[in-house]
Amino acid sequence: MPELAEVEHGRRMLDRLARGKRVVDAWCADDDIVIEATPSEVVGALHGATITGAHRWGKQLWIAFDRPPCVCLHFGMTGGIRTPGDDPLVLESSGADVDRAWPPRFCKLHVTLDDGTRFGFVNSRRLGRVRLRDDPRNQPPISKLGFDPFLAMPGKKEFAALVKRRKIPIKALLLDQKFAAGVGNWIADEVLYQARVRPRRRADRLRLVEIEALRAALSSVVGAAVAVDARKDEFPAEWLFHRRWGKQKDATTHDGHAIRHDDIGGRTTAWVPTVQR
DNA sequence: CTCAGTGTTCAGTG
DNA sequence: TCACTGAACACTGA
Repeated sequence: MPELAEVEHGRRMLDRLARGKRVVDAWCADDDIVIEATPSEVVGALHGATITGAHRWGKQLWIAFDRPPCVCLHFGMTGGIRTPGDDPLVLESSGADVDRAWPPRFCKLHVTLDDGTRFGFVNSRRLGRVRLRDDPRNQPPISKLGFDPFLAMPGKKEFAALVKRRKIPIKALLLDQKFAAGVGNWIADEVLYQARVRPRRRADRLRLVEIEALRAALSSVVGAAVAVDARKDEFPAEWLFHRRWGKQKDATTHDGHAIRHDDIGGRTTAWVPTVQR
């Protein structure tokens, strides 16, 4: 469930449990989810290194040590950081039984720290990635990303300029990681709904008030989701988020407006024609 | 059995 | 360069 807020939650967990500690044991799956490096190189980067912090830009998360390289993680469509006995928030299993086995299913990376703390990176559908980078911020893929709406929201003028120069549907622009890093399908739909903007509107044809509404909604949606550590049941009850799934014919918003599902920019878009103009 | 999916990337077309 | 499409990746849950 990895969009910006879920990845930020993973970052905070990692930073809290690992900063200042030394890696005494590391294991990496022999799996091509690890690209541009071998599992033994990943283990080598981890073993014996002291973690100085966990960082994030968009959906990219990386662990920095007292020596290079950093271990960079991307969750793909599924996955996240797990600890033994945790409540798997950022997790694939949605069955009745919470899976507390350790190491967890689909564990791709497992680390033990010098105080006995353990954590794992899980990724069931294997669309995630593990990479090694000496300077993650200034190397691809992170260097190619746009602004992070939680860490570095542009000012009104700059935001408007970024929107005005693109001719694609605003929904597609919100999903473009070179525009706003960390926005995924549900954040994009929620922002458009709250800003009352129709998802197919061309970015360059939006009025200034609409662009400013989008900027405000992007900021507040991301901020609110991060503030509750991406726990969906704590998102405000009036959010479209709670009602967008399943493509139920006759699905409605909290106040009774019909929700429609269209394919825009190759992704399913949930939107509300009577609200979004 | 089929298919959509909270993501990314690349090839190909215009 | 830009815009857009489709495919590929891999696997779960509905």
